[in-house]
Amino acid sequence: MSESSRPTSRPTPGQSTGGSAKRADMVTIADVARHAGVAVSTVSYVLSGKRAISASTRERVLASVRGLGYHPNAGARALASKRANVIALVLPLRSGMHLPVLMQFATAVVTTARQFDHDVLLMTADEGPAGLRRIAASAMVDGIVLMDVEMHDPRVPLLRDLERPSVLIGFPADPSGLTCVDLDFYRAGQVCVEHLAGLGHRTIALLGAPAVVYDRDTGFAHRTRAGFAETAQRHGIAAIAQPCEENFEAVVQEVAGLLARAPDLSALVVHNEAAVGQVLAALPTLGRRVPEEISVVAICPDEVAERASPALTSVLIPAEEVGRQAVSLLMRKLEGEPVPEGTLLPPRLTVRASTAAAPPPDQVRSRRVPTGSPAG
Amino acid sequence: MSESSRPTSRPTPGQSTGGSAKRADMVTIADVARHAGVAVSTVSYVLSGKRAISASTRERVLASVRGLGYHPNAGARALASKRANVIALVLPLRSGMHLPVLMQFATAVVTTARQFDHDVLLMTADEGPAGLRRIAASAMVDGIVLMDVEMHDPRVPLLRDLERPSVLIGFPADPSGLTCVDLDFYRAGQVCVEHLAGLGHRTIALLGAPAVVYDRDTGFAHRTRAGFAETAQRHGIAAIAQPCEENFEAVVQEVAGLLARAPDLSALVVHNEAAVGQVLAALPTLGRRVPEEISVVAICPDEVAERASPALTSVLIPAEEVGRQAVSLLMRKLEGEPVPEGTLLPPRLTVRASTAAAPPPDQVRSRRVPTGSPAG
DNA sequence: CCGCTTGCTCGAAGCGCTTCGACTGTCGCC
DNA sequence: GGCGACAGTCGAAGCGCTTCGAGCAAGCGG
Repeated sequence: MSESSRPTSRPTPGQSTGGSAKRADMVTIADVARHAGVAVSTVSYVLSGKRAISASTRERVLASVRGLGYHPNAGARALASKRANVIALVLPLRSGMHLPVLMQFATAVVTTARQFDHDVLLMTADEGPAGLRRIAASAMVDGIVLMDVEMHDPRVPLLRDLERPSVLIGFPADPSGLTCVDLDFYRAGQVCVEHLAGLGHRTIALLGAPAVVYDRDTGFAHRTRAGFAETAQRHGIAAIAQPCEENFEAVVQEVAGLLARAPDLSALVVHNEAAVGQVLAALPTLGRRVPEEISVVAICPDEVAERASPALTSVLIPAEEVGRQAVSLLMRKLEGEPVPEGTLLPPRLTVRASTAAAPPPDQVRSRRVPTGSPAG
Repeated sequence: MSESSRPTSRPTPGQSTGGSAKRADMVTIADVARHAGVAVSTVSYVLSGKRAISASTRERVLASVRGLGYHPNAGARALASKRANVIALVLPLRSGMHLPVLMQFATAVVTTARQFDHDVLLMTADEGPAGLRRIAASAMVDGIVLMDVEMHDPRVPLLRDLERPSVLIGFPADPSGLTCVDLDFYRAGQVCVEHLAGLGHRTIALLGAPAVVYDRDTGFAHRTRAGFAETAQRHGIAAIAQPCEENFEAVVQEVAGLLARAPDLSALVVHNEAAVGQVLAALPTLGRRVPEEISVVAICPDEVAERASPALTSVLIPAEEVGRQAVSLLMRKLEGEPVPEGTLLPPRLTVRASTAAAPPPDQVRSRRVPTGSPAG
């Protein structure tokens, strides 16, 4: 019984228990109208701006709104206007996407949505198609932003003929009839290779996501790999692509394996945010200094790249920009405006300390290769 | 004009543009009632279970519900029942909290809320008290879960007399009249020290959050430090507490500084998830093998501890459990049930590979202290 | 001076749901 | 046989808002 201001836990009959709303301070539009001496509809029009209201009336109404601390009841508004002013954000539960990127993205979505006077309902992917159907059918949200779409995502067909507009982050195999946004991962792979090619590297490798990510047909992983491989080929550069798990032992093993397969290897493209720090830790262990003996380019958020040592040359994952775009597109769809089906954000490569000109071939050849066991 | 199934972008007047809802398939309770041959209220009672309905009627209604794919309109329901079946989750935007923990937590909140048939509205802390007031007053949510509460959080007084129940993650300076949940960080610090004491360590240090986190009076940081310091004192152990920034250079510098100040140092408690990997990378550089020469205990999620090399002895941050608890408590408050004001989750320490018996003192003393330059 | 537009405001009809009170049988019991 | 109790169902009154049509005064051209 130590509560002071409000009885959080007094189940006394006949008086409202602390848990529920106090009816008292629920100001309604009728209260505002009465206070301002106008009709309810006038208040509504002042607030929505959908009809002309004289300046004097508007001021009076707005003063009452402020004075009474009026906030329109969301349910009533949704019911009457058929617009909830809420969008759904569907995030993947499972890993594979790096968490920080996800948070950055979610944050951008919320912030942008608020700028459009919308709120965000958070869903996890594990409710699956049924969850989407539920929130759509219940008119709880006006539109849906969906993250981490797979190539053959079971939710995609549903979205196509759902009664609410949606925007996908990532491209499914068949994006027709949908609105999709993403970083242009193909060009991201390309840009990395071109940067390295310009530095004279002739043998490079891509250290990618865990194998499972490729296996479940995740578009961005495949597209990066394609951009990497095709660009390397066009430049006549030897290129290996290698999935990689996200623990230190695996990283060391994969990197050592790459060095064994390609002794000339002078550059690494790392598209795995969780592994990137471990790659930097592993390389010195394997006798390669960064960037003198081996260059590293990462595809990751700037934050990760800057925090690493040495700071990483990187193509940033513009989570924030993607989030903003996604919401903006959704808002336009809500207004019934036409929007492009696909929006690919151009990658931007930032040069930092982890890339340098390729070492001269002879130096590479003659380098000792220290391992756990002596290499003779 | 490549769209096939639906005209997403045809602003033709007189027909609904693709963005908005197709009125057609919005099944209402009246449709269900008609289809089942009962009154609207009967359908409502079947669905809510608030009045007895004969088995035969119930079956008929439920069949119609399924057949028509009925989902109650959330706005209408909220309006009539004064319950939105939505809770707000307020997450901090800014750093200081480690992102993965945050995501884990958010995920747990959503999942648990769904089990209680509630959805989750995602807010960021940057809307501040005004945002809370808005969602509360608009009846958009029934209750609020607030993360990352600071000792003197400006939102706390507001929450106290808001008309909606709330649960805080973390304890403000004065938690009276509120409901708070958190890991018991004091005991977490304590448990770490006791583990090390049991292994015979006599000189230990706490590597904590960045200084700014302490400065803004973040409860968990202070409480961990207190638990650490007081327990060490009780055991007669020399203990240093040191804030730490989250980049490699700073980590190396802080650790080197600690070793210089306390050459006998044989164990480190790291309460900084972003730095923990860097600490492990830095120690060998500074000539200390883990755990032979120096033990490391971390306070971090199991995932981080397991992925590290060597695997870290750690007290896990039970983000999931905290999220579940928070939602459960909120639901009980929504039912008007009494709930405890404070819930402290006991820490659990998992022993892994990063802690070992303290090295004998003489060995410690005689150890060479290598630096960046080759050590012979 | 009439009738028209124009600008501003009001009243009322819902939106789809919950919930209260009332109604209809059935049953058990004096 | 009449009465209350009770289970099961229905109708209607809102919940707080938006929006439509209408009203009314003022302004204006013919």
